[in-house]
Amino acid sequence: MSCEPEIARAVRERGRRLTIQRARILSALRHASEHQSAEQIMDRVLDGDPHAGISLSTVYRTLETAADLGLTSELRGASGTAVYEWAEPDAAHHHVECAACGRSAAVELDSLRLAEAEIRDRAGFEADIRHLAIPGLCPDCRGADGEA
Amino acid sequence: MSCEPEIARAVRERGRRLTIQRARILSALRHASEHQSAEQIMDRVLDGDPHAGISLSTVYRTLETAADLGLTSELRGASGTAVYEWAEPDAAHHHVECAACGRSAAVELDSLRLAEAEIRDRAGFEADIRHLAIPGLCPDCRGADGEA
DNA sequence: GATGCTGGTGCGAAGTTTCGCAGCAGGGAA
DNA sequence: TTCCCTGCTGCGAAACTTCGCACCAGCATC
Repeated sequence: MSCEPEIARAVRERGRRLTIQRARILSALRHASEHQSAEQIMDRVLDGDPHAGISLSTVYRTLETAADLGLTSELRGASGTAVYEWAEPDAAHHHVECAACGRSAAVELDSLRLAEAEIRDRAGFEADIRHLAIPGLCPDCRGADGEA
Repeated sequence: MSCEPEIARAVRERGRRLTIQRARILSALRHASEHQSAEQIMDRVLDGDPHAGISLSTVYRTLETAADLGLTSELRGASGTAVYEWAEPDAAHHHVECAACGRSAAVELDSLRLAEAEIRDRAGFEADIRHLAIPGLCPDCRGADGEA
């Protein structure tokens, strides 16, 4: 592996350096089927190459950089634990996360696009709701809660 | 002090015990003019009574309990640091927080009420957006960013 | 291919929040 | 008023994330 020309280009185009660590971390996240925590990403990298010297700090920093470049999204839920996913530019969506069981779902929400405009009007802030995991109760946990 | 009958009633009404620590923590938060971090709340309690034995764990647990009871709100911003505020039932509002300078603003957002309904329809989740600090850029930081 | 600038990395420590466990104390029952 | 049950607390440790610093390596230039 090592390459993923698309990743290499995206990183270099913005004047950032392509290091072996960045290539591995971004590649691991890109091929993950769902969002990953920093630790899961490190495990994936080590899975591919047990001798890859990668530190957790680097994973966090790389993901932050990649989010700046628009390659990935960081999601922070009510639990405070961050998860990351590869950003498909054409698949913009929002995330809902169950406060009880932790399960999450991706939803496309028109009202949140309105909300961003409303926030701009009323507070002057340029909000970005996509990077937010909205807390809630999933149907299962809601049922269990209601019965109790 | 020690009392705050309203707090005492609210806690006991729900079958929870009113301890001296709870009374002090909730009273401190109630009289704060803006939202407070766990540590700030502990400082306030110690300010009122330097001999009050209060641990940070207790502050966190009390605030979580109080949020369950609807007495307080927990707000978690993109920074991951939680802040707490006394919940005025008639002043429901949302929070926007600047990712650059940390400044936050309270806004009343109709579209987020719609969003809660939309989430219920599309994902079956019972969402609660009020406990979320929405990340964004405040007018000042947006200007500074744009000029750079 | 060699060189140099500077951005990136690893390590360790610090800050914030949560968790487990043993003992304490609120408040209902006797 | 006393007793008892169990919810609550304090302490210490762990989990997650960020930060500072010294060293390394990407890549532009020669």
